[in-house]
Amino acid sequence: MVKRVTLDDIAQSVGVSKTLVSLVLNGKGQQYGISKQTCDRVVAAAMELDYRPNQAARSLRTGKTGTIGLLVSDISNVFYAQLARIFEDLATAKGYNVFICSTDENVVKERRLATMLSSRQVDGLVVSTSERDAEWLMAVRDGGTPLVLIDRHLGPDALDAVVAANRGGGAMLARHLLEQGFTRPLVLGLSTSHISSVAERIEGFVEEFKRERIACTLRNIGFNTLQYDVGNLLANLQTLSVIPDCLFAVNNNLATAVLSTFRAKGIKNFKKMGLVCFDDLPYFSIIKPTITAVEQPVGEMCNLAFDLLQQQIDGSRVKASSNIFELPVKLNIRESTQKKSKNK
Amino acid sequence: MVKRVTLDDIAQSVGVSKTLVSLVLNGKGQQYGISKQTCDRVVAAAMELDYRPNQAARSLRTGKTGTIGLLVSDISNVFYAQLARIFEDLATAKGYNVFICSTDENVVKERRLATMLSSRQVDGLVVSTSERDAEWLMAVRDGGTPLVLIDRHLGPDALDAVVAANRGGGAMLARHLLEQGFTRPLVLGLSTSHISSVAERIEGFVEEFKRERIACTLRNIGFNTLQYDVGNLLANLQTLSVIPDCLFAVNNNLATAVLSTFRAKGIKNFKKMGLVCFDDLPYFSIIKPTITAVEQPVGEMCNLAFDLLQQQIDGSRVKASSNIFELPVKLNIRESTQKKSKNK
DNA sequence: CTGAAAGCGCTTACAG
DNA sequence: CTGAAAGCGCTTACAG
Repeated sequence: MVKRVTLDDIAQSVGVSKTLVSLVLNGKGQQYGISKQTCDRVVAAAMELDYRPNQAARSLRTGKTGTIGLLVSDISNVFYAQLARIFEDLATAKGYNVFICSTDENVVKERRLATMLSSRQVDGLVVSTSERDAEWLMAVRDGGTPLVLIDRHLGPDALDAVVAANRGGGAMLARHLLEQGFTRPLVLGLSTSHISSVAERIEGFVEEFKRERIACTLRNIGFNTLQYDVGNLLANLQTLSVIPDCLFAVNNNLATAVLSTFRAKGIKNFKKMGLVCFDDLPYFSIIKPTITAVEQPVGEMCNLAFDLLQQQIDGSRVKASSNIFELPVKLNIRESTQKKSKNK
Repeated sequence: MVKRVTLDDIAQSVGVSKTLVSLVLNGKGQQYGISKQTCDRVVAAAMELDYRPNQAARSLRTGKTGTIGLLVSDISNVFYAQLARIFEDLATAKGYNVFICSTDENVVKERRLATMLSSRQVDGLVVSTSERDAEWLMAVRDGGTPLVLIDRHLGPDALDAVVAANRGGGAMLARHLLEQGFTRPLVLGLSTSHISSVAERIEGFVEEFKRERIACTLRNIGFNTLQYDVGNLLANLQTLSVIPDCLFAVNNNLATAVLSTFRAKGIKNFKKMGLVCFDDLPYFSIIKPTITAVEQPVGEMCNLAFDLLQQQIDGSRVKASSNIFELPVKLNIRESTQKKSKNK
């Protein structure tokens, strides 16, 4: 193992104290009135020796690590991969590096990861939580780790949270289906139904149909048996008391499971079935028919979440009346909701 | 800001030295013959006070941080998102947390990120590099940061590298196209043509056609203007000296750009065009026609890369004759390569 | 303008 | 069985 270059090495090579070197390298040369010449020699030596400060030492001293933890349910899910990328760019631009962790919607995993990261002294945590209430995470925050929720909230008086207009988006999809003449919706929800985003998407959707005195059929799909459950459900539609004429997939994975089931069973039987999805994917505008979907404002969500975190970190965050920030979504109307025939 | 619990706090609360507390908490109680009773009291106090060791301090002392850096070109690219997820699971299981960073195939960014991470004293680096040669990265490794390449190598005598059988996969696709009667291939490559994976996929493909005395047309697509370039190219196929009857997309983004161009221009004109892709995506088996693709052994690649890194970390890595490890790929034959009609 | 010294919270010989 | 002490590499009052 090679010995790394330290402040002392530079100090010796230049013939000054390491105090001076530290000051200069941290850009405080001016402020402390260190002569331009000395500064230059120090900087030159640092370059020469390829000095890179030991972050662990610096962190120990300053209490800051320049790291952020991002907890999502699954980094390989397209939505979170996109979110992670945007967040990474924001963070890197400010000199942070980010730990990205997947929780699989599992509170135990989530807590273990949060604990690990807070033990690593991350300067902040952004989490798409699977918790049912805010208690545990509030303790983390109150223990000194700035924390903001993303994509899901835990109530208006708890933690700062940045979410999409889930209820509104659900309603948009419902209204659009109604306008197209669909009257027998089947909602594909998730077994993790306590998660605010999932719950609100469904509520918004169901309420809108209710106004027209139409009741939605709801089926919750297992998070880990998604493809299997969806396949089963779609194969047995005739057993439902109301045979649906359209489907609402509550997230992108569900829509993909639906489409791949359609594919496997021969798409013809489903020609007339409307389909909408909460989450937009690149391939939704490639496939035939193209899929009507709600697009989330991922960029804006990341921006705001990062802002809030920054504010918590530097202590400038002022309490607002509500700390849930809801950002508008966009409805992308495509072919999957064009009614082919007026079937009673 | 809340004061965090330290070893000293525990020591005082139990009435022993912090040496003892440290020993016990690190599971060396037995080894140092500390009485069971004392151990229990220490552990109880640690629980009670919710003690979490300050990693920065520990790292400073031990030189280990328990962190790994993963550099890929873009975490929002499905292939890397998947790779990152698998790698994360392996790392987390061993108590590591991983920094995931995107380089955008940009060497400058890549070097900046690698420098940041090595300054954070990561225990190791796994990188899907955009470098043209191994020099710079070898310096990093020789500077004390264990490092293994993934997905791309930099020559057989340089750095440990785990890659897919890119040349072999390219050849498989070519052979399959030939068997299906395609004779005028257009290869969609990338402007980053120095990258080993891209180069080898194309070489393997081209060589196979060459055996049949067929020359491939090759066009390199800009990494940042992908959709635009592909659109342009496909709109002007008639200007090529040989009008192609099949396309080879060298990675998944290219294939998606092709499909979305087909879609935009009305897929009918392209009905007879064969299409193959290096990289498989979930939607390839949903879309119509389904897409023939080569599937990479992501799981195995991650496993091996992690293993090699671990070996470098604990110093047990022995030099092999070559340090490029090539893992077999799988050809998934689907509808996009079924010739509809024998056109001359 | 510059340096000696303390201290961040750990781990680990060393001494008893 | 247990504790005092050194030291990892920084930053930052403090003193001159």
